[in-house]
Amino acid sequence: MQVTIEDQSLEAAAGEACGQVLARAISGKRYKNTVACLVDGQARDLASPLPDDAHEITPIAADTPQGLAVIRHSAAHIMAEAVKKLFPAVQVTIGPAIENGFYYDFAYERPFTPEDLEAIEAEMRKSIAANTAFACTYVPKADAKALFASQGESYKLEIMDENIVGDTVSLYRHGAFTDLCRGPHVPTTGMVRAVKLLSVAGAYWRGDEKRPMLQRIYGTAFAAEADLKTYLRHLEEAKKRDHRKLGTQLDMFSFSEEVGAGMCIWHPKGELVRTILEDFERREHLRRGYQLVRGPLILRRELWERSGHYDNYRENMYFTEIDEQSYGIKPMNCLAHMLIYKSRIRSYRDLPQRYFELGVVHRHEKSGVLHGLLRVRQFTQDDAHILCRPDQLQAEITGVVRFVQDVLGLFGFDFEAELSTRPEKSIGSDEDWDRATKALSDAMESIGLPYEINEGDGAFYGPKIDIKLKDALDRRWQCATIQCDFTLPERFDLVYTDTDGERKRPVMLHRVILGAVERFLGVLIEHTAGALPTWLAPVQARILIVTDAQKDFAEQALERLKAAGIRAELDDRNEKLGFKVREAQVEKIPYMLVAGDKEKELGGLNVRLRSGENLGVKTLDEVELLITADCQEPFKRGGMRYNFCSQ
RNA sequence: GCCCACGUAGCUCAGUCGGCAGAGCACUUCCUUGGUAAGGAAGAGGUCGCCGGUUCGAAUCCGGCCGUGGGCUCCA
Repeated sequence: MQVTIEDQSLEAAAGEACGQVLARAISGKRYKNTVACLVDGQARDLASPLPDDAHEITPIAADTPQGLAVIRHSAAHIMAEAVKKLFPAVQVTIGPAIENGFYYDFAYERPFTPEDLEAIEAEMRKSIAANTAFACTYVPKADAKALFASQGESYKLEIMDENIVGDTVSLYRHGAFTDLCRGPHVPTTGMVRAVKLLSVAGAYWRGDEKRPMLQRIYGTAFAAEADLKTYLRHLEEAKKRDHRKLGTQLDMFSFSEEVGAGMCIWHPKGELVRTILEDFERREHLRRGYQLVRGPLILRRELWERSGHYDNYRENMYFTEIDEQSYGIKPMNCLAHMLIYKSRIRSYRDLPQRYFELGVVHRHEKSGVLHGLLRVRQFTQDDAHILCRPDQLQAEITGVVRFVQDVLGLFGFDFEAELSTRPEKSIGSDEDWDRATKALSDAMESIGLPYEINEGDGAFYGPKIDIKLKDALDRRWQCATIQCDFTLPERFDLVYTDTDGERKRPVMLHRVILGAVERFLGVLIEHTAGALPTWLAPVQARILIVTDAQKDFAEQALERLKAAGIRAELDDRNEKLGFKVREAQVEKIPYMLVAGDKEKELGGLNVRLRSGENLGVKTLDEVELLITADCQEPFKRGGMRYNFCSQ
């Protein structure tokens, strides 16, 4: 038979090992770096027999994402082997490759300690040094069950009963360890050239908190030791960018046990940054045809019952009582906005109504999920509710998507967009869902925004688009979201009078752009490593005098910059210039303006950027122009503008 | 909420076997007026997260609580 390997056609026999065939087509060097292969798109072991209907074989190299996944999955098996050897009483469960490594979940009578991890890692190295082969066998499911039953591996039995259809299963054995596994694996354990165990954590069996808690060991593996080193260094770098560390260092915010978990205290610098950002948002929303509104922090319980929040979201809400009336602290801003709409009769001519509120909400998040600014219990949403006619929906969504793209572009963020479609349990007609879902996808396509589809992951009340930003450790955090809602207009009986005099139901969108101001700033701090863009920097410029002799001159220069709306300071302390530069640098101040005798004589300032670059002496006019232009520079898209004034 | 680890000066962190609470930075004062990432000296600063227990004696051992961190289906 003939098979194709990277555009060359060659003779091969059915049943021959795939690897053997591959080895004839590619160089020995490349073959040594091959961990598995694709046969007509299906991943297989190099040792697997070539099927008689095969057409094409593609090698999977160790240093490709697919190859790394194979290496890591194999590393998980090697780890399980080591754990079983050291702790024979453990039961193995599942152990997949994940984005940056792998894990394996074990059921054991006690948690593993850091010392255990060292011992396990040492055992793994022995297994890797032994370079034993991974052997795959297909056996009847009944035989496999008998095997795992004899080993007391009840979780494996459960997997076979509940997850595997078909009568044959594949087993992978290396050394003394056999695991139920789909494969593929590297040919021999020695192919896992760099491995490191990272942490141990509890994890529920199948992620279900009602099921037993297992011990999960996380690790990572690479095709080469150098790649592992690079990755570990990257983790260290990311830790330095952690917004919790930088928030303290830059004196922006803090958390206090006395205040309570998940509630942030904003210090002057951080609050100034928030204010600038929020000021930008208000102006930008007004410019885009939104109206600013505001609702109370607590609203009567009956209203939450009517909206459905009391039934669906009560667990996450706080309640209080006033004059024997029960009140709920708002976890969302929509209710007051509904009432604003209802406060008068609306005509088709009034639509769309776009209500914007920087709304403070409280949500009772589980204590274990709180995480710096990225997950808190009190936060401010840049929230808006749009009520429009069905024929306006498409244009409204497009406007929001463009808004999101403009604002995220302003910060240069990497993000992922996901479209979530109708779940099984949902309300609304098929027609509503189809129209809204299409409006969402059309909007993204018309703007050229790539997105993934999460089938059936929408809210029960409508489809949605979620935008996720990445933090320093490559974790994703939801920021912007656009959600269609078929329930609230219904529950609050919102109507408008159409051209024909009939009362009709408006369509509703919930949407946020930044999401939560707190979370957004957390991600932004990590994204910029604390060096906020000049327009957001709490202190934009600091004048540093060399000696007291320039003090008067520097004070005049400071007044001049402040009058131009620049947030400037003067460092006239009795310290050496190097010391002042270092402090300004640590505080990530964009412009360090040095005033010495030379500058005083010329009537200018020596400009040093936080990048370390020195622009030389500039006149005060030039300095002012430089900084104001720098503030404006990112605002290119969509006619946006920076015009915060601190004077 | 659950599993594990952690909580010592404003910050970063030492503190051995249960025996008087430590360092660097920051802060205050003094000296120093120095040209692009830390000049020198002295001083002040503590309910060792909170509550209880064991002990002659607890930062240290035990229990509870509070808080912080990592994690809790990326499915053989």
